[in-house]
Amino acid sequence: MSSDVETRTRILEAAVRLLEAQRGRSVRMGDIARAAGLSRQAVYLHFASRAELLAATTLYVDKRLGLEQRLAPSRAAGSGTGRLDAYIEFWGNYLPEIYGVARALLDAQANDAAAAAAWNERMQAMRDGCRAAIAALESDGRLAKRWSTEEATDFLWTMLSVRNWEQLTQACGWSTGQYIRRMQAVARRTFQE
Amino acid sequence: MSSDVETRTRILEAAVRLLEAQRGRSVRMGDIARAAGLSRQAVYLHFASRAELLAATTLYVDKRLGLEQRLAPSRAAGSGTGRLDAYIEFWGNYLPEIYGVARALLDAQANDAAAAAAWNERMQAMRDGCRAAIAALESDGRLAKRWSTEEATDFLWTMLSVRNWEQLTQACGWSTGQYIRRMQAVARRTFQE
DNA sequence: TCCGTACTTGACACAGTGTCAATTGACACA
DNA sequence: TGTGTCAATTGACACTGTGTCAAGTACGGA
Repeated sequence: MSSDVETRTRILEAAVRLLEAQRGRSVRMGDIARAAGLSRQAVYLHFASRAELLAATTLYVDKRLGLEQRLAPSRAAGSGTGRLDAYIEFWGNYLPEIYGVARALLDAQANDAAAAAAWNERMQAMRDGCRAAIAALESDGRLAKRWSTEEATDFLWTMLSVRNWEQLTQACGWSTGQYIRRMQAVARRTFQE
Repeated sequence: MSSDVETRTRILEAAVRLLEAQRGRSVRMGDIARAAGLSRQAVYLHFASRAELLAATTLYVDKRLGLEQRLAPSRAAGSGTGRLDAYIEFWGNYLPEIYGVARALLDAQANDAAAAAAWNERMQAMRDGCRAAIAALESDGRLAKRWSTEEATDFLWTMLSVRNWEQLTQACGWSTGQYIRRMQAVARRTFQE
């Protein structure tokens, strides 16, 4: 019975390994099965579909990397500005570690409605983090008047999207540090007054 | 012999019509063929692959919508700030008109390397527009010192991506006018000194 | 009348996902 | 010793959509 859980974990480990190695591209169900030392059909005994496996993999990665602890500094920040900075720093450091898995789920969206739904759910959670940072700035009275909370959240959320991170770090060659510092600078200049 | 060209155009028209109607989603080669009053195989007589058809469709749309004329105001702007504003205004008004086609090419990227290449080419052209606006700002001596031309181009280009436009207008509900005004405001505040 | 061109029809290969049925091997319980 | 159950295996198959191939048709021009 616990072998049930162990096998599931084995599949998730294999999925993470392959997805990170291939940056999320062209990893098939059969590849993951083979890497986990199972038949392809056995994977379907644990996950109903590729979308479900990918979604479970993102959750597994979040747990393994300690998402909650990593969010602590941002949540604990004393000021709105500090919270915004800490959130961007967290995000800029976190993204490279989940990129392969995120990329796979992102690619699956085009064909697979379930994958799109799973991705949206994750991004809504990330949006909540953005909103919290903006709300902290506002309660300090430092959110620039031109922005409402929702609109500022919209913009910050969009600016911090995985696609944008990908474009800046992969296509434009920004380092993690450059990404973080520049995003922090733009966010401060954009939202803060 | 000119029927050759006419048929090609007929296919492109059908592709545009379907892609705009369905916002780029689930439009197959057979659908386009049927809409053009042809067999699926006839389409392959004019376009070697789906990626090639989609790429040709984007060029066709650019021509039909008068891309060059639309870019004129930005190119003619007297100041760097004016050029930046005009470019963002052009882009914000242009995107809704090409969204369906762009979306299809975007989705095709996941599976199709040729589609990815075609998309990248289009985006590099758009990047040149961003660079020109930044360069104009710089030659006015008004590009904020923290930014180099390339890095400012990177960021403006990313900020104006189709995905970002999609997220802000579709997911967040921003109107075209809101998109343009806010992007202009952020761009000015971010790059200008 | 013959030729070339544009197009049609229908069949097929190929990937990858997801489904189904029959079977095996291990372990537990009685 | 037999029975039930559970995880997993093997192999076959349906489905979708792209792209290929071959044979045939319809039409217009020299």
